[in-house]
Amino acid sequence: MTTAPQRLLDAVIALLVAEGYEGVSVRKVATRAGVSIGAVQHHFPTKDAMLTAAMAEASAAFQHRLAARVPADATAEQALRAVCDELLGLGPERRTASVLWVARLARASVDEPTARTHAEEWRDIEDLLAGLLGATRPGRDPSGVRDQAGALLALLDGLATAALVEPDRMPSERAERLLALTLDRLLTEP
Amino acid sequence: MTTAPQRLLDAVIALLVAEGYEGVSVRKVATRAGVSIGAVQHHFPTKDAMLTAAMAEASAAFQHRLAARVPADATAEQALRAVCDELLGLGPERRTASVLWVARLARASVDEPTARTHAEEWRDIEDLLAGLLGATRPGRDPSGVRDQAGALLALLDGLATAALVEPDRMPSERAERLLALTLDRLLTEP
Amino acid sequence: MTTAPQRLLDAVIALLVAEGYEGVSVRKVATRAGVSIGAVQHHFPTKDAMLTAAMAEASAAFQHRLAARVPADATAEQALRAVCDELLGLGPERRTASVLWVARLARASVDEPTARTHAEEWRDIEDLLAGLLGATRPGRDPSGVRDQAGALLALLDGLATAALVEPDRMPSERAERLLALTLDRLLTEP
Amino acid sequence: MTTAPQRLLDAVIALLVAEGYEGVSVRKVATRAGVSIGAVQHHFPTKDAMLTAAMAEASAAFQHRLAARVPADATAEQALRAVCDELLGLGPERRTASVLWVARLARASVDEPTARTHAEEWRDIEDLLAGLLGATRPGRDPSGVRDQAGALLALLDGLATAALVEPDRMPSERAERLLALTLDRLLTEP
DNA sequence: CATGAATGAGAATTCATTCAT
DNA sequence: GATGAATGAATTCTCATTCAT
Repeated sequence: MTTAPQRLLDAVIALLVAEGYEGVSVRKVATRAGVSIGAVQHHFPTKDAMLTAAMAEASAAFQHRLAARVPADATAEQALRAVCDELLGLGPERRTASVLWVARLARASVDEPTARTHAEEWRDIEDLLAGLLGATRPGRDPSGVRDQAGALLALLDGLATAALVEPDRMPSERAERLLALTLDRLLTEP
Repeated sequence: MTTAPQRLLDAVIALLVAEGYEGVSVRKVATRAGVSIGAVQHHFPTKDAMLTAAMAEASAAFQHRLAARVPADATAEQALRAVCDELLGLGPERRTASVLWVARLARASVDEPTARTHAEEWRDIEDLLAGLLGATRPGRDPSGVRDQAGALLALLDGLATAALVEPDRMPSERAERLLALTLDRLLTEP
Repeated sequence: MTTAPQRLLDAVIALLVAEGYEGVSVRKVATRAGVSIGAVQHHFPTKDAMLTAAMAEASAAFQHRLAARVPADATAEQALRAVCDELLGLGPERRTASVLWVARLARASVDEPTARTHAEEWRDIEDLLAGLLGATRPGRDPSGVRDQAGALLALLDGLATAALVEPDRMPSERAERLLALTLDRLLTEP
Repeated sequence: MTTAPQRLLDAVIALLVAEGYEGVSVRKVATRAGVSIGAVQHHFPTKDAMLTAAMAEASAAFQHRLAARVPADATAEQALRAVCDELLGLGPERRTASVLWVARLARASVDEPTARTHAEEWRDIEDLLAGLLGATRPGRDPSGVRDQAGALLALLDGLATAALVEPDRMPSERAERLLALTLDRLLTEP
């Protein structure tokens, strides 16, 4: 049996993905979750708390999926390619994460607390990429690796947004190919 | 002398940048522009018309700035570097464009018409980049150039968002350096 | 034709007198005045502004009635007796003023701004009483007159509240008699 | 050890004094007392019962303090002066009683049951004052004593409210002096 | 005895829009 | 062209109360 707050968070995320940040209202969440308005606010006293909890939940799920892509028995290259694939956010089941990410981005550009949360997470992700990149070619210049990680993450973010909102210009296959070209270069250059 | 609608559009854009999409209301626009609430709706019968006009305004200004970066007497490389610099959106005066762009991105991910407008613009920009890239090294494989343009635009978008909402991880200097590294490679590779 | 805001203020005061401070809601005011909720808030953007305006209006009316009791051709004693009579607040038509006064008193004990407004008004009233008392017996010790005014106002306040909420213990006639006894003493003592 | 309901009543009274009648809610009481919202309603099934109990508590404490001011071995004058001092409600520890009294007064002016409770108590107090006044000068005209008691109580009420909400116009010392002037007159007049 | 989930009504406020002037 | 009054729906939030555990 799914616990009540979980049902609410699912409803919030579904609304967020369907209608964006401004499409979320306590009323709609209650309706979609099949509970009273009061019930929603019993679990999340303010709308902000509700949104924050939903974002945190989605974020945790994302981190979890990311971690699952770096199994102990994988080579650094395998892990790097898997992580990048996850970050591309392609496919309908990962569309949710992409939409939420873009929504948070927009909010972060206007709301400091959101920006902080977002920044923490992305710093971790750049660290992850840098670690994996360094592991593929041990002994490389650490600052060069850091630069590569920063540029790679920027590329991934750009490809992900393009694939999300411009499927014509950036269909999945193209996004994957452009990513692969970059990864191949990074993994083979002198 | 600014015409009345222009003062209104400025107010809309200022609000959009300061508080995001959901922070814009007819009321606030009227207050900020120093006119009556009825006056706003005289010029823009609906809120949507107002937002659309403001977005179109900002978009036209952006296109204009971009075009100004490709003067007739510039070399392809000069023009390419200038256009990329503009697209990075660094500096306080270009922050407005970046915030608006991210806001439109978020909206585009849940609103088809917005997605179309956005897609059109970005297709043009990729075309512009591809044209400039091709002009720097004539005779190169057109599909390779197209790939380079797609990846370059993705990198620029990723660097721009990072610089906008993560100034700690991605300060202006780092964004510029990562961009320069990529451009140098593109302009010198065999 | 009564102007719209006036009708609203009348409704607020009627509600205040009928149900006390906590009985006033924007909804009830709108219903009683026969307008929409939005109309109320068009004239008074916040509930507080509405209550403040209503109190100010009642207060102005009270001051006006008080001033009318001190005509130019009256002797000091006549004016003093008339003012005291007004302050007693007896009679159904003055009950409104008494109820509002007590309501404001309660609020003043818990809300600083209200306390300030109240204090200003009561200081003026003590000044008025002191002036009239001094005029009845010129040449008296000013500080003695000031004491008499302070005690007289306290007595009036006490008699007014008792007459308002304890009609059995303090019927109008008794309140008037106790006041008269005090006034006679003040006006005849050595 | 304070019993649970006592902790609740203390919380109610504290809230009543801090924010007035409309500032009291079951929620806030529960929070302030550090118990669950259900626990409050376990002891007091309705909000009204809770407020009534709190008022009764405060009233009983007040009566008790008053009684303690009339010890068996005191002269009538000593007792009278002590009772009047208590009724003035000066000092921070008696401020609570004053605020509650004014709050009840306001409610009594629009709520019959409250008015009855209040009237009973004040009748008792006037009786007490009349008894003590009569005892100071035995053989005096009982109706004159009754008038003096009524006027004295009105004066005390007026001074108490003024001292409570107008500390500038009616500082403690002035209230005490005005009271003393009246008592001296009552105790020495022919 | 006590908790906490859930409800439904009501609170103030903001909103976009219509309309008469 | 422009104003401001008015509306009605929607917003978030707080409230007292009921009920199952």
